[in-house]
Amino acid sequence: MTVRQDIRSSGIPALCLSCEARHHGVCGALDPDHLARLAKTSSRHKIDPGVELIGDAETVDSYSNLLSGVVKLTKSLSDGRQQIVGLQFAPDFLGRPFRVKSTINAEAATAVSLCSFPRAAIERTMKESPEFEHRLLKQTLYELDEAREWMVTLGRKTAPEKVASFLLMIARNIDSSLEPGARSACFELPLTRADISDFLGTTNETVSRQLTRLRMDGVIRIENNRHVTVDSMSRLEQRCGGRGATAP
Amino acid sequence: MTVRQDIRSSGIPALCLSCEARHHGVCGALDPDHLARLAKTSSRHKIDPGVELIGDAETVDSYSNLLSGVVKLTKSLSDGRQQIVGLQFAPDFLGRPFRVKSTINAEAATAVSLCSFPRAAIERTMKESPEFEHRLLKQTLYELDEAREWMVTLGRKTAPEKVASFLLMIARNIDSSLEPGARSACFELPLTRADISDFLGTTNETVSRQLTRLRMDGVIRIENNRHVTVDSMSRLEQRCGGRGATAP
DNA sequence: CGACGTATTGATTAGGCTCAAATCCTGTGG
DNA sequence: CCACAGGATTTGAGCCTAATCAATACGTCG
Repeated sequence: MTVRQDIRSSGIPALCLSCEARHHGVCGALDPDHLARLAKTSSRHKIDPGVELIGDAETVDSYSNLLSGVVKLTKSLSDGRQQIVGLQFAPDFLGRPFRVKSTINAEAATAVSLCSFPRAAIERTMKESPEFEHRLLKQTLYELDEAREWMVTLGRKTAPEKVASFLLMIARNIDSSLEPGARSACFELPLTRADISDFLGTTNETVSRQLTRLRMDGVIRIENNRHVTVDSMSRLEQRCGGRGATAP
Repeated sequence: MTVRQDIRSSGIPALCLSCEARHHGVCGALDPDHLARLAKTSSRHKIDPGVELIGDAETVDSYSNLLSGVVKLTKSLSDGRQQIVGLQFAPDFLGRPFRVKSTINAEAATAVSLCSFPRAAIERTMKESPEFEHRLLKQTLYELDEAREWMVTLGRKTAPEKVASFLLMIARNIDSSLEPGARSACFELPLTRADISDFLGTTNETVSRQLTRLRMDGVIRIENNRHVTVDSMSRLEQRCGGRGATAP
């Protein structure tokens, strides 16, 4: 004799059972029926670093859940200047609803795995499940908060502050064992120095110089170019140019 | 004997009948019932330039439709450095759903009129009307696009390009008679030079210098500090550091 | 008319960019 | 296992843009 709980979970597609997107991503909004129908249309992919996922001005015909890895969203000017306008981590939802053509580039920054759906399937799910759209709204609002936070960094912070802010942001997103009050962190940088400079609106040379400065000052350690250890998070935070309320 | 159309429109609150928010704003998503209930809780306000609407870290207890004027959204660092992270024009919806405390300041840049609702009324409407939430999602996605566009300006454009981009953005938002292909435009700047510099991540001196440069070069005319005429939109666009797809 | 806030213009300085060279990692093939 | 090639990173030197500091002009409002 089956308990109700068993009936429910037995309706969940096998692929989705252990998928993080079902717990913290948009799929968590779906009931077993919708989930099953969506899962039928899904396909999983592994993507190498540097591969372009969506090109600027290309038509968007699929959406994806990011299951692992880091995706960078970029915009560029006609003379080649480039700006990273967002980073996405698992289990973010990738793709811009309600727009036929993309206005940004999406590229795998690290090795990436995706769970992709055809455009039509996602649009149908959005229509039928208000809860799904609700989750999308939440993620979008969160991305807007992040973008605005980053505008402060781009517009008003100095080079040392920019690099410190970047490290802090990465630490909080990558080092999953990191609790709010953690005193130290340790992670692999998902971006090259050049990428970081495109994120911060500077040059790779400046990024490099600021990293060595942080190293010399004993705030961080770096091994093999990519592996970063932050011994004292609070000292790193001090170098971010403190967020503050209005005039004290 | 009344036609169905009459019944429907007679159900629309008098205040809302001529309100632009009902046509292009979020209220357009509501049926007469919801609109009527929401309208009962609404109140209209006139706000003077410079008045703070929402303070950073204050609790949010109301949402509003912006009926006229311009609102600037700002973030600041503890030492006073400030960045404008967004501008809102009528008929935008003001307020950050799903978050008790605001993370930004909202301030009237010009004289502003609002139609405000208590927090609870908006949240109830969101729950009951998926279409309403759908509109919010669309506005949020649009704001995210704008924020990312601006990140390119902040991170990668030169001072002359920044000022030109700003003027172009304002022209497109303020000069309502402006069609996509219009050759000239004319408008009142909603921001002071200092505000503009907070938007562009520069200084008021630099903004001033770039404006006089554009004036000298015959791209714009300025009267009384605030009134701007753009004679040739295309020449202004040329100075924005062209948006481009990926490498041609 | 006078006063205050806003804007313009000028002179100087400094932070970060550019160009250039040396060094370090990674992966490959002998 | 080691040498080598290629790219990424670090480090250095000089320059340029835009910030800073300072003074003057403009515009608005009482």
